Amino acid sequence: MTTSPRKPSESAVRRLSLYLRALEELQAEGEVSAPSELLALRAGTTAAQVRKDLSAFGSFGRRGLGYPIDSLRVRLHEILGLSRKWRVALIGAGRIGAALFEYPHFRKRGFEIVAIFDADPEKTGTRWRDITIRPAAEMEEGIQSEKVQIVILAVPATSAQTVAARAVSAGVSGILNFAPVQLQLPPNVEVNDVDMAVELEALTFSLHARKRS
Amino acid sequence: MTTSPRKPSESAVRRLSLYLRALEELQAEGEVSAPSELLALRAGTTAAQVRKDLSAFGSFGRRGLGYPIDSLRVRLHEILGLSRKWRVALIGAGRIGAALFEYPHFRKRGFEIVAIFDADPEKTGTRWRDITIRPAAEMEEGIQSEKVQIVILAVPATSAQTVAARAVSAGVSGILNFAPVQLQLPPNVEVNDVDMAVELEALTFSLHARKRS
DNA sequence: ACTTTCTTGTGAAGAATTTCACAACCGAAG
DNA sequence: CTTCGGTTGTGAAATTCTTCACAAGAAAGT
Repeated sequence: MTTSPRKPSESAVRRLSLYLRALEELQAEGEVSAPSELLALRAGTTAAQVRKDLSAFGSFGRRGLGYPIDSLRVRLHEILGLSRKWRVALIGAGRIGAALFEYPHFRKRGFEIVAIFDADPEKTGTRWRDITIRPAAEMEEGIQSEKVQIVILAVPATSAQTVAARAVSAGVSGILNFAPVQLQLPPNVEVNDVDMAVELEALTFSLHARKRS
Repeated sequence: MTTSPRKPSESAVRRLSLYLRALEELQAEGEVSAPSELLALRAGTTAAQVRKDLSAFGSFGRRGLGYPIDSLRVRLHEILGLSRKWRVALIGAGRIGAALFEYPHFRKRGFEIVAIFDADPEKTGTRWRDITIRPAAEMEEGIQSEKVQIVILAVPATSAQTVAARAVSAGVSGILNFAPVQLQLPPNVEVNDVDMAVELEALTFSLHARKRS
């Protein structure tokens, strides 16, 4: 009721995530409240932007004092959908998969990896922590029985489209895609692409362009 | 001379990278030319956007025919700064570092990892392919002697700022940062952040928000 | 109570980006 | 040599995003 109905932009949402991280840091440092300027510094943006972003969800700050860290943290947690548990499956137990499986921030945020699948028979049957890697053929069944909502797709580009479509048909509604392909999926599936080649090339573009100016 | 001087936006550059990938795919499939609509499909954007993006760098397409794949591919390669070799150092030989070291797309694009550093004495001295992992203390010296231009930063969040500052002082001009911290560095250093937590949270935000609409 | 200092929330201005829409152009076919 | 289906390049319009700037609120000191 107090929450405004306007849908924030993709980039605004990413900034919210950065604010949340900044608040966690500040809280760990013993701070109790923080002005927009400090949040901006920690999140790599401007104070005005912070205020605009946050005001889209309500009035959290107190004039003269800044934002109360703990309650804003809780609120952002809620807004980002982190107050519920998410059941995640990892598809692809290669190096990227391994790195993501161990990534400490995922666990900290309540993402629970409940299943791992891989097409390689050499890998299936082995265990990572307490999860056994299952063959790709069991994917649909596993996704359903484990009630998986989100899939981390860390398979080669060549199989990504097929595997993603299968995961969706099994009921997955969100995909974090590390394969360098544009997935063609029904619009009711949320896909977020992470493409390291693109990131590196954005860097080389800037470095390369410098010489001309 | 024919190239326009207007600096494209960050997101436009990322799209260029996606177009390049699409062109490589299409060429591998035996295509010779492609209309903007097809590139749009493969890059996850719209035809008008493709044309606007490309026209910012010159007139590559031919009306009625589409874009000639090979020559546009070469041109984008050049524009993105990929026609020269980049000397890259990997800092942090953990799981993320290992995944990135093996990431096939980096090699394919001419990124040469010429040095690896890690603070853990257990790891230093071991070899990945033909590169010996060197101790963090040798970082400055190694960056200079190997003429490293770009650093892939895959260290824990707690040490990222210090390590990044040291790399910069040794002469690095671009950083691909995987640590979940906002690096505070001089503005002449290009930094590109890759934050998997942010990506996942952007996903949960969307999934969570659905129920309300 | 009053003044000072600090900082939010926000309308309005400004900037940037995306979409629209269509003239100009291309090759082919008749 | 004219017409036709297809497609680019691009101003202009529309939309979205960011920055500005300032009234309003909050505490603390006098």
